[in-house]
Amino acid sequence: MPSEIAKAYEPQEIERRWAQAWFEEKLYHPLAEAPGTVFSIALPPPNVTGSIHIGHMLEHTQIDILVRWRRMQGFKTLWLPGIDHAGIATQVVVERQLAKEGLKREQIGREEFERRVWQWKAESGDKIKSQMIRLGVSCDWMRERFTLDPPMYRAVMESFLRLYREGLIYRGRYMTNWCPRCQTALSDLETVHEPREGKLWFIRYPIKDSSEFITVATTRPETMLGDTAVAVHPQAERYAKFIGKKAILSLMNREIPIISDDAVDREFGTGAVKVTPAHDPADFAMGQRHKLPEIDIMTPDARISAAGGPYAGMERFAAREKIVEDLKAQGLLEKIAPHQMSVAICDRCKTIVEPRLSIQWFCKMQPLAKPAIEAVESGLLSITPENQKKIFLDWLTNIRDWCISRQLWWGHRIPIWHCGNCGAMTPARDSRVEVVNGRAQIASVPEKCEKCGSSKLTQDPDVLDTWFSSGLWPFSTLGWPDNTEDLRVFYPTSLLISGYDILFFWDARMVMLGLHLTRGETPAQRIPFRKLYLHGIVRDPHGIKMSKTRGNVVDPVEIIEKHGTDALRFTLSVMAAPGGDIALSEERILSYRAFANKIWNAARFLFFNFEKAEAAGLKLDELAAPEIRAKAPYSAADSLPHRWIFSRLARVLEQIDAALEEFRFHEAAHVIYHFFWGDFCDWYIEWLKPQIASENLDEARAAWRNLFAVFEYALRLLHPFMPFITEDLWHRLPQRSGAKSISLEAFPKANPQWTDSSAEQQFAFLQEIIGMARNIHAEMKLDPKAKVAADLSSQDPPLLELAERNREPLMRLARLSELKTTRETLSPASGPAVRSTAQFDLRIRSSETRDIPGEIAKLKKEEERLKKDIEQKQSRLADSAFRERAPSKIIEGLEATVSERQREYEKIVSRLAELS
RNA sequence: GGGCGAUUAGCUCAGUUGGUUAGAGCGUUCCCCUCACACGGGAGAGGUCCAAGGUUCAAGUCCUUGAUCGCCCACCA
Repeated sequence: MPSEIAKAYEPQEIERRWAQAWFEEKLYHPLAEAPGTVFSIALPPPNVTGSIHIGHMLEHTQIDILVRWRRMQGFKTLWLPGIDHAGIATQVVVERQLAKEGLKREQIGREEFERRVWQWKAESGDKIKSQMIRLGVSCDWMRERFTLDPPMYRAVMESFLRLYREGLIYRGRYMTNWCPRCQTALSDLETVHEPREGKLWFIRYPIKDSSEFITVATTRPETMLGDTAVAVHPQAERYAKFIGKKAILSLMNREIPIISDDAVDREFGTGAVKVTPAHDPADFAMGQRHKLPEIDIMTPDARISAAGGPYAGMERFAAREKIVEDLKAQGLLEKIAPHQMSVAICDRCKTIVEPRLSIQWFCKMQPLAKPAIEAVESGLLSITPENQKKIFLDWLTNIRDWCISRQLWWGHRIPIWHCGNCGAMTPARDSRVEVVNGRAQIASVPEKCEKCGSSKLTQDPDVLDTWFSSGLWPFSTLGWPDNTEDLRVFYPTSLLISGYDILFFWDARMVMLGLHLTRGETPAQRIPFRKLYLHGIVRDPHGIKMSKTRGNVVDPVEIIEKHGTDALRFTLSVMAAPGGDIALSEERILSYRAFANKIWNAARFLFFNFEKAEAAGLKLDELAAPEIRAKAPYSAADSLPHRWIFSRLARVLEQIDAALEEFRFHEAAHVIYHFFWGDFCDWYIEWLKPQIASENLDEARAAWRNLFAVFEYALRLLHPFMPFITEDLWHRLPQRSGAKSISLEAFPKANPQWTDSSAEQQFAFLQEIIGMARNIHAEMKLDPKAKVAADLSSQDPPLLELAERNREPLMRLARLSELKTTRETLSPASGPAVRSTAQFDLRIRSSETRDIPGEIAKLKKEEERLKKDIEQKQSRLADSAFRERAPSKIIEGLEATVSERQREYEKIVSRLAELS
């Protein structure tokens, strides 16, 4: 028993030690063949880019709470961790490093580049892992995965090949978002729109063989170089005469047709539009309809290509300026208007994205989305918060094909070979993967072209979108496509917790791919997770989004070093209301650090005094025995406080289970906080102080047994939220000796017999008396050290008896030197030293001088309030409609309240009369 | 252009299915270094629940409209 326990809780050393121990002891490695109901969850793999941030901390905390809770409840619990290779994000990071050396990836070649990324991955991955360990996450490190590891690589190959064979993956020349800096195609999701102050240039296109011209408006004049038509609306009268004629693209000395198309908006700009099929999605579609040529005037790095004639080689925005200048010189620039527009930028590097025509790989989404929609609509997959369900369904309903190819070097390479002879495509024979130089690659390389038999085959250079492999995560991590035992046991996973910001990127794709690819017979067996909980975002103290540019980012590791993981975890939990973001402030963290300290000191108090009690001859060896534990609460001479605390505990347990069941972390955390601090520390311990030191060993034993029992229950309750401090203290308990971890103990379950509403009522009454006495003390500014005599009067004999039975704690906690209980009305019934409820009056006998006007003012205010309240309620009760329609329970309750209020009111009136 | 959410104490936020005196943390006021804890104890103050209508016996909670703020989606050049 450690009496040398520190006065203040210092989390750093303790947390570090336990984090390491949990990791090394491999405590959280469930065996597939073990008995028990499964609770499994896949960690949203952090990107190998960078380090753990506060958002991860929130996510990991919430997952860990549920995982520890379920594990303690007896579930066979798996939390599978891992890291994502984060294709484009990681490549950007390594390219930046290269840039510092003055190098470009093309200069060092694909192989060397990949080597560098792997090197970087090793360092960064280790850092992330060690940070996660420090957070105390109870995941199964023995099952850790990385998306580029051989089994994962194989799963990706298998998925691709299957979807390809099924015709769901196709290749073609389409307009896609292109990042000129990353030099790769992007999916729609990877481009974000940013409002910008732009310009609208009004440009005249002379009509051939005429002095007239047609004016179009454009936000991107440089694309003129690729114009192949001018379009007007079929019903636009003012332009009708031009349809079928030629316009002259003076910059390029080209004649282009004037066409009509429904897609033209008559209201916008001039009602006429230039058509650039190679550089605008809408124009591309129009070009297809009218069989217009597609002139690509831009290079992959967004310079004007040879097709741009005199402007070739110029950077896109420089070309824009030059073109505007030239048009102006030619008198073709009609005007420039300011224009609010939204610019598409690359999510990763913030470069302005160009719509670009290129050959890419796509995945057909509608056939995959349909089962996903059904799963959500049928409730097979539940989504919390509820309102995200509609967003999810809307997106799936309007889904478009997904561009899955990336012109990157970091990722899963597309297992397709192109024939140098006939151009046909040949897929890998199967998904087998081999390891070369420590890196996975496809093993079954085709030897000859499927179509012409030529052996001049080259592998497609593209890699897959990162999210393609992430989309397989819940099953690829469990060994899919093999029918492994892990897969059979732990799939489908029970739950996914992710941020709503990746709902489409990731969550939706897992649902679609899981339903389509895994082998279960029913959707219920194929769905990758049965529940989806979307957490909020951690913001700064004023609710503003954290960002590096604003400089309001907080580093969880720093906070942890300063205040402890438990404090931060608890803060994040207690603030995490479903659907809401979190405004995180240091003050708030401090208050829960104080909570940790409170727990620590409660333990300190117990340990210290227990040592003393033992010295006085108390023996409590039997505390460790489970059958003793099951008997709590242990009776004593007057068992009211014990009955009360166990009744409270039962209620709290019920509330916590209900709250966690529905992801109401804040509610669960609140309940625990107030139980521990309010009920346990402020009342229960205080109440029992004399008994634990009692010379009557029977009395002391009962007190100690209950005290330790409740404390141990509290630690187990708290453990999912504050794993470190609870683990540490638990090992110091006299009940425990050799057990490995509190996290492997059972989560407390309420015994139905604990619920005792009469104990709760009685205790509440005593608390009320004590509160009143303290109030009088404070109001009258009595010497805090002085005890005073008091009278308690009531017409209710059981109340007086209750007070008599609890005379000792009542007097001690209310700081009374004497307590007289009486059925007689107190006289005088007024004065600052009297407080009343409908049931009783409490008077402190004091010789202090009285502030009569002050008292009157206070009483008047109270009188006013009660009067208004009573009137309001009476008129309610007088309303026949109310009496007819309201449930009788409400009416009776209201009547009881009114009569109670009236009694209080009468007392106040008579006291006022007495005073004046 | 669609859609979603928010507006409750000085600040940041809770408030389950409408029901009797609307809560928390921090901050704030007063008293106390009482032998677990000043990261503490005790006692207070502080709110016409954004506005206007409506439904209901009953509205912070449901409906409508408006205001302000925020977010997501969308190929109006």
